[in-house]
Amino acid sequence: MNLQTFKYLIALEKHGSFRLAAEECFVSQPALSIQIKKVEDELGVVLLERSPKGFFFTPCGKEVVARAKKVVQQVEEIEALARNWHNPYGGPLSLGAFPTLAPYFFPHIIDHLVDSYPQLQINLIEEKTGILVQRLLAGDLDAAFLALPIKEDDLEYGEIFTEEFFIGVSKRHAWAERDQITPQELAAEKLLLLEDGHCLRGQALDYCSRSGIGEVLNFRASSMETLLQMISMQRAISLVPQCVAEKNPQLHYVSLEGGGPTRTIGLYWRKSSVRRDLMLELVDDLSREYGQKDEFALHI
Amino acid sequence: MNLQTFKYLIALEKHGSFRLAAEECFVSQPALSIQIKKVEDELGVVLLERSPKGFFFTPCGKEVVARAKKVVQQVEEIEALARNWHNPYGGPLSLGAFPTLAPYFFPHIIDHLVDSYPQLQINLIEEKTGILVQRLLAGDLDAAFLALPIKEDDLEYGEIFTEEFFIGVSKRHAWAERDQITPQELAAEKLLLLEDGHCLRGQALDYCSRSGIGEVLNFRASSMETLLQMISMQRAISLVPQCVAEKNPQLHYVSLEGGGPTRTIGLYWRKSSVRRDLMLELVDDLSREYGQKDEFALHI
DNA sequence: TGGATCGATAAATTTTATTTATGATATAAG
DNA sequence: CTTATATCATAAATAAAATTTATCGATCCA
Repeated sequence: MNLQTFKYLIALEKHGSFRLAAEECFVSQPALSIQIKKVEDELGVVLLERSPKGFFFTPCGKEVVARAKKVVQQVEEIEALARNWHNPYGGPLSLGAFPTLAPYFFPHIIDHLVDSYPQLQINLIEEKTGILVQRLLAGDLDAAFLALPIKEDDLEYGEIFTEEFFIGVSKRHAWAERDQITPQELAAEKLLLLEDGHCLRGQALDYCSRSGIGEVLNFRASSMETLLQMISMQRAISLVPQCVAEKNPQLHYVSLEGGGPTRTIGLYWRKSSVRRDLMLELVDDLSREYGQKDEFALHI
Repeated sequence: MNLQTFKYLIALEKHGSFRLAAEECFVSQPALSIQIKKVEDELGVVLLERSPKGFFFTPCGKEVVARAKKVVQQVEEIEALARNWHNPYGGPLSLGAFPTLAPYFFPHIIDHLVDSYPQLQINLIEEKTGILVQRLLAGDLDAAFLALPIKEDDLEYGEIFTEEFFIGVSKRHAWAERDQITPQELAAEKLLLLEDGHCLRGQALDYCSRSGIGEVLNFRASSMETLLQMISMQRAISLVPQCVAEKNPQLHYVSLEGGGPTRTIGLYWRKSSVRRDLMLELVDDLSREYGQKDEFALHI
């Protein structure tokens, strides 16, 4: 069974002539004759009734041609599909980001993305870092915005931006009039952190342990929103990343003298990704747009 | 594009392994690898994302496989279809007969046919001889019961039976008590014949001209039923074939001394017909059942 | 009846697919 | 840490298939 033979059969029905059909298929007449005979042998059925004066299709032949047409059409659809996908700047693109970044960063980049790559169908996925890495490695995601560092040999990444953490407090808090506090002042407080699994928690804990700051032990926020609510109600203070702070002006943010902790966001993708070139370009674009440096750092 | 490659792709998706997929397809692993790569080149699309640790399908690859499955399935349906048709004693069989035979002969043979060839889907067509020959030559009919002779080089036939014509008269007719009349007696009468296009008309005319019998000139019956009605109403007498007579006992039939005219019915088919063998068998069967001779006459 | 056209056939050729053998890389067991 | 054994990719050799060229026999039309 052979798609080319199907095309021969279809052309034969169309023209009612071996010679013309062969012409349409850009082959010699014997090539077509032989292949038709071959498919008849293979199917064990006579598709054409031949006589010295001409030929016509048997009922079985007619049915086979009708079905062959459908098959050829579907194959052509596959080819068309592939042509669409051929454009690396087209087709579906699944992008992930972790929960303390996604709602604050995605809104910025989608405008940029749809402007720059209008043929992309962008799919944004918000998951905790662990899940994102998993899905990335499984080929389920094309790329993900993750906080450095991620140790996966199969992934490579480009840095997009680095942002500072501020101390978020209620506007009625004692520090509401302050621009800056010292690490020593902060060390006297206890911070509310996110629950396990959030990468931000890890980053905050790192800073805390280095600075001797404690965590509120009997409660952990399940989301950034919860955490901000708690701060707002003066039930807590916490470390808040800059992009989150920018979106929540109802709170007051105090910076740490000598610079607070930071997080660096990178775009990660599989080294083997089909989208690799697009990703490199994307890192270039986004780091220029959102990064602090003129030069962007690739880790490939 | 190649159906075999589609099968490779499908097996690859099924097993997630080149080696196992190749095994299922009964080919070597490189054969499969190469063909997959080839189809990727051809489509201009990467279907698998390969890495040293393994591979998975790209979104495009998944879509292609899904469609390839449908295509392969449809091709398998074509193969199954052909297998069904492979049986020469199965599938649709279109049989024709002319109007002065069909209603009187078809009822007899359909029982015989469905018993002997239960897998056939029999289609009976009643048309005047000219149309039947036309449709036969066009491949639109598989075979037709026609009165000899038919002069068509592309057709061959077997004789089924020969029947006599009787003179049909009303039971109130002067001849109603007679079994036999002489041609001389008949020559004094005028016969009602069928309209042009009926082969029976030609046969009757042949006999009439040879026997000096005249035709009713101002009226011709449009069908056998009309003719029988006219006889019944004592408005006419006519030549009636035996099989018609048997079905219409309300009339009286007089035979001609020395034997009346006859018609021989043959089964005709194209020399090139796919059903040729079946037709030969059918002639054998039917001529034994309905013919007068032990030997049946083939004209092939 | 001769010339043109049609499809079938045969042999030669080209193209394509496949196998065998081998290499590079990663994983698992000792 | 090393060896053994997977994995898939690659290369060259081989086998298989489709195609072309050339030709034939038959029909058709003038």
